[in-house]
Amino acid sequence: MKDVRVVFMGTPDFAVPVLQELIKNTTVVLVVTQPDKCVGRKQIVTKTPVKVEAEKNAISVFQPTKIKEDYQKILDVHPDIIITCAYGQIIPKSILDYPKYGCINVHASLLPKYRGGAPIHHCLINGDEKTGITIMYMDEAMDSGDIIEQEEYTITSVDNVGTLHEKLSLMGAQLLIKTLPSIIAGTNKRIKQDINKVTYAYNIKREDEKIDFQKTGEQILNQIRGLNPWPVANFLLDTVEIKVFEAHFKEDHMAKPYQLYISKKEMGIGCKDGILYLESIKPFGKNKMDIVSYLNGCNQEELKKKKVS
RNA sequence: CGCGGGAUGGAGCAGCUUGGUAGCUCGUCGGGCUCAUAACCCGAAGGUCGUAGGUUCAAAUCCUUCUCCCGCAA
Repeated sequence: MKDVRVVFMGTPDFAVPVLQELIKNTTVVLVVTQPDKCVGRKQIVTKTPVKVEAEKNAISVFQPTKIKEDYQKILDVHPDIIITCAYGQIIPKSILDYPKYGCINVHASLLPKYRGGAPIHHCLINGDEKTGITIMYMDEAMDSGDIIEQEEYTITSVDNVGTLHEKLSLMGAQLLIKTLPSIIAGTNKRIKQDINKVTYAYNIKREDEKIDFQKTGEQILNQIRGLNPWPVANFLLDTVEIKVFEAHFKEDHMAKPYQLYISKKEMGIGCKDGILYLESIKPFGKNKMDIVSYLNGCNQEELKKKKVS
């Protein structure tokens, strides 16, 4: 496949393994990624992970602000195929129509479930048993093109956003390389998405991070898992935001939602069907710590007076 | 100069307003109690209070500099 001219479009860490595999197996002539942004407290201009990887391999990088209007440079390198993975902008039809082998996307869900930007978070929040990778043709709407190949992944009890992100990222890269020869040969499958089964995984919003202790323990644990290690579920203790990385649950039908249960070594909060015991938290302005450390630094009597919201 | 929080024995914190012997909850080590213990009791080690200056008889504490960590907003 070394004679195939590839344009790769992607932005975050998730897309990096895909780019690496393409570099190994094909000829990547151009990498398209989002513009460098000012990031962090000091507003330092930061390159996207994909750009860093491209520069490491001396591949030219193109960073249009609006690809809808600024795409001639992509056509100029005459790509045979365009591969995208978490690029972050809708790609115009003029590009989609250009390459002879088409435009292929790597998506981190089993489409048509979870079209959109945060499929990994949503499958965990919803407590799904499995997710996976879809290799697909692109069309003009988001994640709506025909499916070429899928691979399932069974979610384990230790998975969170971090582990799943890593595993699916590698799986996506492998599956793409495995599928690519059939796409070039024109022998690949092409399955339309079942419109009745389409669901969407919108990007996580600030309000999605807030824990609702009226929910069941299972729902809350899924939420914590589905937001760990980023952007992390949280609640307010009086006026201080506490982020929750890990917790466990004990069923208890006498428990009252939002009630604090404090002991020397445990801190629990009531929810619909039991008590959620915090294990690993990060209070505002502090570092991440285990719950015993947190309790060591607290005055127990004062802590018991505080309100959860 | 986007807004804000923080740096004190190995961990988490208090003390700073109103300068004057380094404190709390744990952990560690030693001893005791106990059939036994992660429980309880007794004892010990461990900190130039982030850096560099300044004020003062005296600075964790007041003033200034710098560094690093963290959350928000982008």
